[in-house]
Amino acid sequence: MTPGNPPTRTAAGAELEERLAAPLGLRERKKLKTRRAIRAAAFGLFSEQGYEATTVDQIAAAAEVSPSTFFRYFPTKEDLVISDDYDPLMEVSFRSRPADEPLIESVRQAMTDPLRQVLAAEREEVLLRMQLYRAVPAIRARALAEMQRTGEMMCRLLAERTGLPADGLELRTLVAAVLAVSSEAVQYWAERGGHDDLESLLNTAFRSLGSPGL
Amino acid sequence: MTPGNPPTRTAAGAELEERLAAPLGLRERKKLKTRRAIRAAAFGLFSEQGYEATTVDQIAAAAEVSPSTFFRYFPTKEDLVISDDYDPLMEVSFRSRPADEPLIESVRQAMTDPLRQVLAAEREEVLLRMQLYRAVPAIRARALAEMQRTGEMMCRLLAERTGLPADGLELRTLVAAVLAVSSEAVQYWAERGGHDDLESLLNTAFRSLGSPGL
DNA sequence: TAGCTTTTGAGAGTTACTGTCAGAAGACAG
DNA sequence: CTGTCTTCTGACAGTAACTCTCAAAAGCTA
Repeated sequence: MTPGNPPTRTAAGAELEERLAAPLGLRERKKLKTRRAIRAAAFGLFSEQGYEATTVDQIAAAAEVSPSTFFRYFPTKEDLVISDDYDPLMEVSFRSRPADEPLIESVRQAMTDPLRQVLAAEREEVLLRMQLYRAVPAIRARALAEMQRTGEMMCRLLAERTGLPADGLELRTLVAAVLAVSSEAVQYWAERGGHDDLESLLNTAFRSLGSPGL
Repeated sequence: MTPGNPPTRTAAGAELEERLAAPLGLRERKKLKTRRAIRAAAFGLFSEQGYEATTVDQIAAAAEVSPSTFFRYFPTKEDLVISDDYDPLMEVSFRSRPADEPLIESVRQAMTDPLRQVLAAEREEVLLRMQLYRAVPAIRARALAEMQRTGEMMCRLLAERTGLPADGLELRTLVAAVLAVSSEAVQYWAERGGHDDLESLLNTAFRSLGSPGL
């Protein structure tokens, strides 16, 4: 069994948890510590030498673990950067929405809501991650693939609520569009150093979707 | 200099050309032949054993070239599958649109137009490719990244026409959404074996974007 | 403390990909 | 059609991201 379980837990999830869950066995605490050490070492090296120029061996050495241990904590080098913790948050957020709200609004809120939370807690880290996202093709590709998974989950949720098929064209279209638009807004925000108000950027983004002026 | 040049030419482009350009030096014809041989061998092995289970060495052996030669023709294994020939076609198509047409309509046509052409000419190959796209994460990731590049190009074109900044949130949003929606429709089409009418699927897709019923 | 489970490091192997180099093969001039 | 010049090719050696196996170390439980 890999570390990081149970049931399914990824990087940022573990770290959030770490702050709350004090009474944990020594083993668990050590794992958390190791995970953090690897992460920290990696990001340090990345910002010094760049992502591609940094080898896993170097990261392992800097974190004072063996290369094998690295792969026990992160299945791939990319996984260091990618975090996929929004999904459960989004699900909760979506389910808390009134059932008679316009679907597109629910989706939008379900996506932006957790974003706000995460951003409030880990602004700097998110910015750094987005920077890597922009600079490193492998990471961009990987993140896009993750986004697709998120989309599938959202489709399932919408299907539950509407009765429409989750793999039908209508829902998929809707979700794909909302996802694309939000992601574009977040990227834009990150590109400009996170100085703008993300909230209003999101508004602008969604508005220009419907805007017939264009 | 890599094969496949000049100026910039990718897989499907070379193959289309091959049918037309008869008077080509022996060298060029040989290159084309080699390229096709590698492709064919690869797709054959892929459908027998799957993508990941097929090594580059196997492909090279089956195509009767050395592994080094493989990489001279295709920079990565993924490049065998990905084709990026739509971009120039889309650019032409977009420029041929009347300048006073609603922007979103121009974009939409610029994207669906070349699609029709390619589909008419190479339906089976497109289907096969989409199948790999769905099944192989690495390919999906790669294709998504390519799509992003396409988006950047579209933004530049739109910027030219509207005077808006190409990296502004408005254009990026618009393009991202249209791209996401079309891609979703094409995937849907491919998933169902290409039996549906792609044209009307695209209509449905774009309609459910604006549909307030959802 | 003794015994069980989990975590760890060492090491060997696979695969995608890069770079170099010498020789083979098409192009081209005289 | 011969010699030269350019391009293409295969052999080879290397790197880096993974994967697997196994025995030792460390935490847990009684």
